[in-house]
Amino acid sequence: MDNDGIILALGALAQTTRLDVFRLLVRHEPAGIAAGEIARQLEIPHNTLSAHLGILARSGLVQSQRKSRSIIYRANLEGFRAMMLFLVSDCCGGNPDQCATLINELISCCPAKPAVFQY
Amino acid sequence: MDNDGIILALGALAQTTRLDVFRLLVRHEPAGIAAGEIARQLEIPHNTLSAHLGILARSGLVQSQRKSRSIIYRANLEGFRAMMLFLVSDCCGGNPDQCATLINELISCCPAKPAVFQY
DNA sequence: TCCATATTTCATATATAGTGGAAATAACAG
DNA sequence: CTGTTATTTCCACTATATATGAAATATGGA
Repeated sequence: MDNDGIILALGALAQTTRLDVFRLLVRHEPAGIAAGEIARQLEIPHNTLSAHLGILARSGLVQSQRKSRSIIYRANLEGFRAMMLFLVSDCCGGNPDQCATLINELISCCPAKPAVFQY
Repeated sequence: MDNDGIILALGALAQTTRLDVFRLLVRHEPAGIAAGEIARQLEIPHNTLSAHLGILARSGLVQSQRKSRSIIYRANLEGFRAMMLFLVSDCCGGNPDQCATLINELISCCPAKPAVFQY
């Protein structure tokens, strides 16, 4: 992910409605949800939601696919991970110790164990 | 970190100048840099930078302390980690496997090893 | 084809963000 | 107190973001 990409991704999530939409999409992985169903659940007008979904899609954090009359939106978790990696590498670049602290905290908070625990 | 906090933090970093400032501050941990020195290095007018530093400070991602005539700015890495934890917990909430994938990628990218490797 | 459903695009209004000149504030030295 | 340096605040301007009614587009069924 390049510099413009990270700005787009951060900006996409830096808005309450869009952050809510993204969280909803993450919870509905991998099935996804139709745009209209998102609008219903979050009580947002269709056209307003459409604009927000466009911003999320352009940022690479969500993907869409038409299915009959509906358009199914899904979180792009690979894009999300790319954003996180970019942010952490910024942090690590100057502060390797801080990076270790962060990863330890993430391991503590995460319900699933990373591969390193499986040895 | 609450919901408003994460929006503030994401919004603070979702702007090229501020992201540059934050990266510069991370690289200068733990000494910090004076506001004027940041302006000089990034070639930003003082008043413009001041506005951006205010936004970063209000978001909790940077801290400042006056030292004689200068004001020294420092990255608040604890705030940064809080933001990252919030984002990852959103991801993990719906997808424990994705969380494990992300942490493994972070471990690979990070120059320093987390505590789990020290056993 | 005609209609209903699902979503987006267009047009427009309002709000918030970004920028930088000029003035104000803070610290300190003479 | 005066002058110098460092930073912020004030103000005005421009640009971008957000929101939504109305119209347009796309799909599929009768």
